[in-house]
Amino acid sequence: MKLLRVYHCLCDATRLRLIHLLARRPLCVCHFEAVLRLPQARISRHLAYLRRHGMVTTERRGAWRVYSLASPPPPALAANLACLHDALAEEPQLQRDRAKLDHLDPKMDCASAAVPRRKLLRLAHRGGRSRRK
Amino acid sequence: MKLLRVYHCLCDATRLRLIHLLARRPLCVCHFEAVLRLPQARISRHLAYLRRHGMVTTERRGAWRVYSLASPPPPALAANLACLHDALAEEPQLQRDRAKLDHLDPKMDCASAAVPRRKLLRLAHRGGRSRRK
DNA sequence: CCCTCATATTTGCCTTGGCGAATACGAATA
DNA sequence: TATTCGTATTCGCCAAGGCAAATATGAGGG
Repeated sequence: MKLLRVYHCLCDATRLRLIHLLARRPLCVCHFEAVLRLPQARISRHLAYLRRHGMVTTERRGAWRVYSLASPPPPALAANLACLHDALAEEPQLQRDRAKLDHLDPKMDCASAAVPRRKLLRLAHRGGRSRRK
Repeated sequence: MKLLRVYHCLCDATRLRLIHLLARRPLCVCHFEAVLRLPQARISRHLAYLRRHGMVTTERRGAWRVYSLASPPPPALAANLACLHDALAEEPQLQRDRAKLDHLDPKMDCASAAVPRRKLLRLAHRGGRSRRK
């Protein structure tokens, strides 16, 4: 049952947050790091999981790797995302993620033609508040 | 995140089938056995899991134990069931389960006031075809 | 070429949860 | 009360998958 794959992908907090963000626009790992404030290895691992299970695709853009929801998205995933719009919208954690994403420095748009330079990327990390103790 | 619990409950084939059937009406273990043709221990174990996670409730009725979707159902579950109606309807496995449930001997309705007797219950097992090799 | 940056993967460890087989238990019957 | 039926739980085993820490890789800049 393909549904099961989708549920497996959705049933981890990190992956749910990743997918939720990807539903807005394609992103690269540094975006996720900036928004989720999680260790890079963890983000990569879960993105790999999602890729293995056909939920997302990836594309090189210079040194960066841009992730997008698979197209066409697995129907079961599309259904979930569309239908769960309300439920997702209500999760405080996801709300915060969304807000943070929207306030990322606009220069830091690795989906655009202009591949950002290292120094621009730093903006993202200075943009948030300093590391939590 | 409460969503995660729901996804954990949905991401196993047996549990998905159980929930899918419960969405139609309350049922007891012997119903599930008749419809799903799975070992009783497995069914009980997964129902216990669903109970632990607040998706279903149970009530004694004589020797039987009738399971229902929790009321009120966890909002995230309700949203999933409502929204996934189409996706669920398309799963062949679930379609078959549904058909089988609808063709169970009507005397075998342990949600009704008349608690069925053992001999009536046997009907259910004769109703299906014989065990697969 | 060497270095650095962004990202991926490997390693070792631990928890969750899947399974069947066997067993326990409570209610109803005999 | 002894048995049977419906159901629940326990046991031992095993695979998936979570994590952090360390390391590998591949692209660009100097």
